[in-house]
Amino acid sequence: MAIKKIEPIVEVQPAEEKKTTELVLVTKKVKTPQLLRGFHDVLGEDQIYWDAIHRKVRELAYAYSFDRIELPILEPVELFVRSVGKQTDIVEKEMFQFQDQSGANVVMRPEATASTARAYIEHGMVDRPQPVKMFYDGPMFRYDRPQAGRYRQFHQFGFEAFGSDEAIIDAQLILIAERFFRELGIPVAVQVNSIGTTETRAEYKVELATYYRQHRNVICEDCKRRLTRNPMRVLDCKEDGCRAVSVNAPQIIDWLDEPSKEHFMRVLEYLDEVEVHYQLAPHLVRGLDYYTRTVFEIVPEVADDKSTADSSTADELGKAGISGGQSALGGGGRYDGLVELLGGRPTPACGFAVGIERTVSALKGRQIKPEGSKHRDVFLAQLGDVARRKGLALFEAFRAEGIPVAEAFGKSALKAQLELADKYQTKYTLILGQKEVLEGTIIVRDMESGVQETVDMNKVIGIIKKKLTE
RNA sequence: GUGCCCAUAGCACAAUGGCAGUGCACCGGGUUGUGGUCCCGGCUACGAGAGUUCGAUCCUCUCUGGGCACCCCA
Repeated sequence: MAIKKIEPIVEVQPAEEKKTTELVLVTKKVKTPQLLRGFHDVLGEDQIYWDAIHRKVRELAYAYSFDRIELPILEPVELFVRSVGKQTDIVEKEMFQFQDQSGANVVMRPEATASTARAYIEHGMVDRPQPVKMFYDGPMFRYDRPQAGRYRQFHQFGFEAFGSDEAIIDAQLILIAERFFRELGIPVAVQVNSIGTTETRAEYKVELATYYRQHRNVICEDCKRRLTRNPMRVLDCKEDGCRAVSVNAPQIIDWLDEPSKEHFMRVLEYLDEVEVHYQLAPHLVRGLDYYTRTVFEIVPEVADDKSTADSSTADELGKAGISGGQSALGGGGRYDGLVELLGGRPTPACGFAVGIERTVSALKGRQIKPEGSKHRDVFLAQLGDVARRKGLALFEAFRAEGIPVAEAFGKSALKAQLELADKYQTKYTLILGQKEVLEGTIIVRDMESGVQETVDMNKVIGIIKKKLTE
């Protein structure tokens, strides 16, 4: 932590304590600059979760042949206005937007699909074997009101495939997303829907709004507002009145054009083939303008023991589960019009993104603790200046041999070093003291049995190597 | 952006209109060089500012931050 107080220079004498009270008041407070709203640090103890996620991402990318693409955080405003959509919340009010020194209008990316499409066009990837498959991973920025699982800077990774309109691409992407969570140990449900083309969707919305207006007196206040802005949200409402009305509401499926309908059926068939369980979600509509046809969302599978309604630790558990709004762990879909929208040759594409913070939260909520990196097999303890110097070199020698060794060169008491060795759950602690240095030996302590042996310093690496492979 | 709830040490909690405690963590000690248990000691806090009051951590207001709902999304 930063220094909060500066001690007064003059020490207070006990005898004249009262007289010098004012001196104490002189004490200055330095304000520590704090985290910006909605921003957060990810500390060491959380890295095991992040590492596990990144490992899985790379593993899947390799398995399914997606190449990593590193994209800039700053992009021209136009990119998102044209792709995500001018009317969307993201563009309307959530972008970190400013002018740079040259006066250019730039934004900190709120998502990365548009950037991927931009890169696809800009680097002439049309001339590569299609589909071009890429994945990204990094921070995104949205000026939103923070909540659990919702930050202004958050992290996403995403998989995108350009250049194929085959339904099997959609299915495989859904499969990858689902596998990601399942293999991390998070039970998830896949919700899929097809929203057809922009035109058919618009027609459907009108039809839906008309339907609900006929039942205006039954639906809740919130939903009345939703009617004008986003009628598809009403389908999602939990109020009894609204639910009753929604039962007979028109279904988007019936409004799809033939090719879209056929495409959707095929996606589902492929999913059946690989036994990815999905739920049809007629109300599912993704917020970004560029989506067409297939859309899907990954949500945590709700554990159905209602008894576990403990409000005290509901923090983590609640985040992982029930609440509707922020519960989506990831989502995606097809965006056949995006590349053309950005000025490229018409190119069908499909992809998804996953929220890393939400995934971490789901892991914690499920009490899943990935393998920690804190464990070391060997600890090197040193006593005294000479031993410390020798120890430094010995540590390097071990590292050169590829044997991870923990140390505490910053400490001098042996007791404190052994305590640390214990925290590292080491199998062996090497103790190097004054005496050992003079003799050219070192003590090897078996941490479990407490048995110690003194060995030749020059042979210790070989001895430890042998012990570890036993 | 709207409404509501919250704010005590690194973390988790407690109490109080006038002494702010506990647990974990951290640092040190229990004889000079031996851990996982135990014992002792130490460190660290009332988010910021203004007001009411003889006096405020506690009451009021503003700000900042967190959380929930709406909105929307990851």
